[in-house]
Amino acid sequence: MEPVTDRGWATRQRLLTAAERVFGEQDYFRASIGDIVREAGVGQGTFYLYFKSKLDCFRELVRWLGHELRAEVKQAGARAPSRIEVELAGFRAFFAFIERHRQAYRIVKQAETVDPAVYREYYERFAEGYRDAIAAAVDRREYAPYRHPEAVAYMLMGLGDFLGMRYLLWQEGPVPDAVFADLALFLRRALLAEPLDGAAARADGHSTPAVAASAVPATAGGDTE
Amino acid sequence: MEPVTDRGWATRQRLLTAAERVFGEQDYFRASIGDIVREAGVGQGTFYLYFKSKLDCFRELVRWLGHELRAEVKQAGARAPSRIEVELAGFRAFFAFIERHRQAYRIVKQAETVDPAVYREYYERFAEGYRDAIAAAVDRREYAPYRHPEAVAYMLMGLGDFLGMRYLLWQEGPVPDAVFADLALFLRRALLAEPLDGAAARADGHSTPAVAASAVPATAGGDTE
Amino acid sequence: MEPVTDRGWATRQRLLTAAERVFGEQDYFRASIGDIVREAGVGQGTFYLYFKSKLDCFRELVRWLGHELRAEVKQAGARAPSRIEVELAGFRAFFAFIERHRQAYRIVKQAETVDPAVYREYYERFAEGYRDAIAAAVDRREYAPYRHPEAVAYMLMGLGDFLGMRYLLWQEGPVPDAVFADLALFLRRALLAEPLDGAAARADGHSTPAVAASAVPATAGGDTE
Amino acid sequence: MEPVTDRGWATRQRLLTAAERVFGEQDYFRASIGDIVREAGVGQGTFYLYFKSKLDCFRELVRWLGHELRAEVKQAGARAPSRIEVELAGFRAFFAFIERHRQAYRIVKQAETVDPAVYREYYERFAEGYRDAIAAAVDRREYAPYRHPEAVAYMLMGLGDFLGMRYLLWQEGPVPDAVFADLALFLRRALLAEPLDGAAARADGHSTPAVAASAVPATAGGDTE
DNA sequence: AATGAATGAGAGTTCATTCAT
DNA sequence: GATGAATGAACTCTCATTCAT
Repeated sequence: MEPVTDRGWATRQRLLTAAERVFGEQDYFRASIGDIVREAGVGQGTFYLYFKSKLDCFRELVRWLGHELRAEVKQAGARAPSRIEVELAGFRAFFAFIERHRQAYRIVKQAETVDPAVYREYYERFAEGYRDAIAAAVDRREYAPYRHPEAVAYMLMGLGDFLGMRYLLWQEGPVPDAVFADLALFLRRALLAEPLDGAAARADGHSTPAVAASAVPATAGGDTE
Repeated sequence: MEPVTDRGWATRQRLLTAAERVFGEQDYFRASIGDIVREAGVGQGTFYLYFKSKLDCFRELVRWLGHELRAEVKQAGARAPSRIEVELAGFRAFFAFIERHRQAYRIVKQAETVDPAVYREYYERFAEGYRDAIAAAVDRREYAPYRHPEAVAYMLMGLGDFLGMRYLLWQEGPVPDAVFADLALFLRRALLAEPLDGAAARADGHSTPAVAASAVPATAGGDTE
Repeated sequence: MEPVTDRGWATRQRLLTAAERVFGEQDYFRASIGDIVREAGVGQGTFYLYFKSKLDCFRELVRWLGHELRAEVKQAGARAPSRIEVELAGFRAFFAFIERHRQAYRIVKQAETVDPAVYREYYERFAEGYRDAIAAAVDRREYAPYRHPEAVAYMLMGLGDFLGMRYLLWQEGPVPDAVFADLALFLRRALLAEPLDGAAARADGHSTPAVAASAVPATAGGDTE
Repeated sequence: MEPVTDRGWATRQRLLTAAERVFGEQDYFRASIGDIVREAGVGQGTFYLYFKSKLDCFRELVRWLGHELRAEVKQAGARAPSRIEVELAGFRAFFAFIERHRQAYRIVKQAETVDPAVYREYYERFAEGYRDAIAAAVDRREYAPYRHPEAVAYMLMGLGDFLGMRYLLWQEGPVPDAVFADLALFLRRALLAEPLDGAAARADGHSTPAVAASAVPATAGGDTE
């Protein structure tokens, strides 16, 4: 399964990339391995040199995508001055990621049908770091006193997921400003312990200035992997 | 496709019910029409008397489930004293619905892969009413000044969806109280124009009491069924 | 099978007419009984009140068409002054028949695949009368001394058949004049005992005048049924 | 669809040959692909490695048969001293071909029902060469002054077709001599510009000798194979 | 490492026919 | 006489996977 030569690794990667395109455009069940090898430009038998089965290949793909996305989200929040800013930067990174390859979203969603276990793994992976970071923000009084930070984590993921679906998948182009503004307002209100000051409350700005006020720097990290 | 006799209608219904069970337990692609007709106790050909294809049957099923769920949610919020209470009652009804037939959730989720069009239709249907109600609440100053009520609607749906997935699908039993409490707190804070009265609004209510206040049970009955 | 009431006969006829349309447009195998009953506007079960099977219905149809065509051809040649004129009139009638319902041609041709027996019956029926009439014309010295009139009959049928196919089926509109002229010239030369006089030999006229010269009146009749 | 190895080509040929046998014995619609692969001794799926569909296979077969027949007919007429002799040699070759594999005739005829387009293509292919050769013979005054050589081509094809059907398909053994003699007489009279020499041209040669004269055997060999 | 050939189980779908009403 | 429901056998076609080269 694991290639031993460089050539082998290259072929494997060609197959994964092809699979991303194929599973993104059609779907897991309608796409055939024939489609993948054709797209990758390799022979039919070659596929089984690198993947045990169609399902195995799909799983690898989902894991790889999850890995990439988590890395980008993490890196996006790295220099944010507060937890809420980490949150918002994360959403921005998430939206950007989807916009760059909308197929990724589709593929992950298919996992829910194709193999619930990887799907669950995917979100649990996200949720863990999320949950801890939120708990920390609550303890630190940056966030309101939520008792079940995991639930909050899932709420945040769900909310981002649906916005992505609605404004990136069902519609071309980036998330509209007004939408992002409402998202920011929504999150600040819901999460921050302190009531917002006037400007932010009127939802007329983007995200950055108003919140710099919330003194405590985010503990950062811990939100992914 | 449409039956003309009573006997025909009965058979059709038998098939739909069987399809719900079958598509819920296995999934669309792994389930065969043979499974459905066996479950329904009719002949193989009979299926095609009432559905143009496997996909057609699936679509009908999703529409039917959407219809039922919307009806229950609507009815749950019917006698709530304020919009925020309608919201919460709706979530309760949604959770109750899923708990009663978790298959429904699975089926709808499959639609995202099986037939994106019905899936979208399903949520757009929900979103419409939602969006208008939110816009009205904003106008009436019950809700904070969101400029893009549709975005808020999708956020709410997403957040409910993920909670359902996490606490009803991945786990037996009803949504834990603490989770619902956090949901309620989250929504009140995010949506209501006025800061919450009582401890919840203050950063010092961090230990427990604040939540007890927010977990106000939805006023009238009808929200669980 | 045979209806007993008038209403029954009407329904049967509706079915036959529908079958002609359906088998003409699609073909025997691709057309379903469902198509026929739908076209006829009767119930599915009704079909079997009048026909033992799909094949039975098809056979009836072919026989009926053969009957109609033979009648028209016979009648067309009734008043011709000589055998060769009967021949030409017959071809004209044949072409006219096909032009009026080109489906008939298609249906008969299908019989060759669907049920070789009816197909053969159809042509043998035609050939019998033909053969005898040709033999008589040979005896009477109107025609050249062919020793195997049946072979001549099949040659004539084949030649007409292919002209019909080429100029009526593959092309809209009636048989072009030049084609018919060549057909006439061809037949006169091939069949008539006497060499043609100048005019006809230059193939510049239609059919009538030149041949009136061949004195002996056709015995007529005997060419069909 | 196109094989790439030798083994592949061999398998494909096995399938085509099997298809000829199967479609010849049963017919296109009644024969199943199962019959073909069984006859060819390969797996069910193998069929689709070389043919897009049942219809595709049938089409290939018809084209192949047309190709073979045209080659034989052409070669048969290659050394004939005059156009009329080419004609007769062609008919002989045609009859010989059918006698050797009567299935071929049946298969082509089915095409009229199965796929009118290939059927038409089949005859148009034949007709083209035919038409030009006839036009040339007319120009050179070997043939009578037909103005529409294509029509003549179709008449010749039709006439041969029906003789083949009557005397080779409906009856065992080769075309009877008397039939071929009449065909030869018929064609010479119809086509040649000059009246036949000898008794045939005169109305009094009615008994037998005339035909002996017309049934001149086609000069060189190669006309039977 | 790479490949194209081969496979057979199984899928969805159609349809002539029967039957109870 | 007429009908719509019901049926199950049969069909074409797909595809993940194996294997010899």
